[in-house]
Amino acid sequence: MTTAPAAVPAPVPSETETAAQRARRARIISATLALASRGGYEAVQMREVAERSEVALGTLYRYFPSKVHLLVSAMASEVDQLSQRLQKRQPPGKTRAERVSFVLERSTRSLLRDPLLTEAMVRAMMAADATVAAEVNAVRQGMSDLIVQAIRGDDGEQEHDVELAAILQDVWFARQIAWLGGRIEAADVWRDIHLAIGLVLPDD
Amino acid sequence: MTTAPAAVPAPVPSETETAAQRARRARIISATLALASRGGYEAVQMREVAERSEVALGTLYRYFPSKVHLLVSAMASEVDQLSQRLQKRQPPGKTRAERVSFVLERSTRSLLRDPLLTEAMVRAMMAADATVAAEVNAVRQGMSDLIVQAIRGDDGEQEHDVELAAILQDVWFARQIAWLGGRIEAADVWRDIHLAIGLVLPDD
DNA sequence: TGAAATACTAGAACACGTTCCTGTTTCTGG
DNA sequence: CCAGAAACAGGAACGTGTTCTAGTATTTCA
Repeated sequence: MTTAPAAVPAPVPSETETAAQRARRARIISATLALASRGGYEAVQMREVAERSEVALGTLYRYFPSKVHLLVSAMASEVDQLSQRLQKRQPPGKTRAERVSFVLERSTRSLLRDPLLTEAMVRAMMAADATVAAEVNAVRQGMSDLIVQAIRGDDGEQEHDVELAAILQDVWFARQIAWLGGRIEAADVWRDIHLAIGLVLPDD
Repeated sequence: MTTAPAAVPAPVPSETETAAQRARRARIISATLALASRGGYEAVQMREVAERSEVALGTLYRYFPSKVHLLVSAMASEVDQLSQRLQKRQPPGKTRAERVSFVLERSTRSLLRDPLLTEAMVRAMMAADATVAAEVNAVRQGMSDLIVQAIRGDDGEQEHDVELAAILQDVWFARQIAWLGGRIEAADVWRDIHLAIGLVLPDD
């Protein structure tokens, strides 16, 4: 607990970022994803990330003030991509439950395909403290948008749609944690989520 | 990764435990709760726990093979107490939602009263890997029993009661995580859980 | 353009979870 | 009661996240 130094760090990607800085940030995220994909949370070692992205350790910490920030940011970028792919068209299905199942099934499958990467990112999400709130919210907002869109279908806003999406997202994360914790099998993740969708979104 | 030593450790409280060993285990848990209550997860330092419980560091690790094991075990013992207090009589309320609200409100309030202790325990629950599955399941089982009992009321088994309890427990944990992560206020924890109860357990 | 501010590199240093080692005490079976 | 086994004490040592320092390169702006 020393007094704060004069210099203000640049934790957030600002719009006044030089090309070299954008490139560094991209290299860092890329190295992080590669390491996580190969060995999960523990394989993402800050020294190794710095070395692979050809950046000094101190610089890595200037861009991402902790390992958790780094991994949550990586997840945000992944959810962003997933979201862009899925939001191109309305999810198919006649009922809310069918549409949400479609979206969450695709999301779940996409994550479980790279279990170690998912382990690293989800673990970071759960370990996040208040200093990472912004990054965590970005991830949750991305997921929430997907689910809310599926709940609404073509009918527009519905009562409690945002709250229902939050519940489903909570279950979605919790089931992944249970899987990471070795308490359920990968196959059960989807079964449990599907079951929750049916219970939370009964057909009218 | 060395070959395993011949001696079998004693991770689980066996029934052939000497009185001195039971006392050591109790001292360790007690020191853990005290430290966590004062300073949260990071204040529970293994050297400090060992010192306060008058046990060598190696011995601490013989009883609890990691910090996460230690904290999850502490939570199991707390949930046990909570459960015994709450299960004395049927929770009041005419509807499922009312009874579950009663139980979860008491549980939530009981936890939020000691925020740092809760932070330590919940964080450990989320950080648990497969080696802690047994301890984590003990905690979840205790909570699940409470909720299922509340859903059933005097009417006995109901369709999907266990699955509904699991969903509510997922939301319950997730909302606490959100609070720990500085994304929602303490007051919102209960509001969100209450909202989820209403949505998941509609009056018949 | 030149000087101050900022960003970056390289690497040492620190903190805490975890492991390991050595010697002593306590328990258990005969 | 005795010998071997298991448990414990005390403490050194290691790994990885994080911080800090000193020196160099780059950017900013008057």
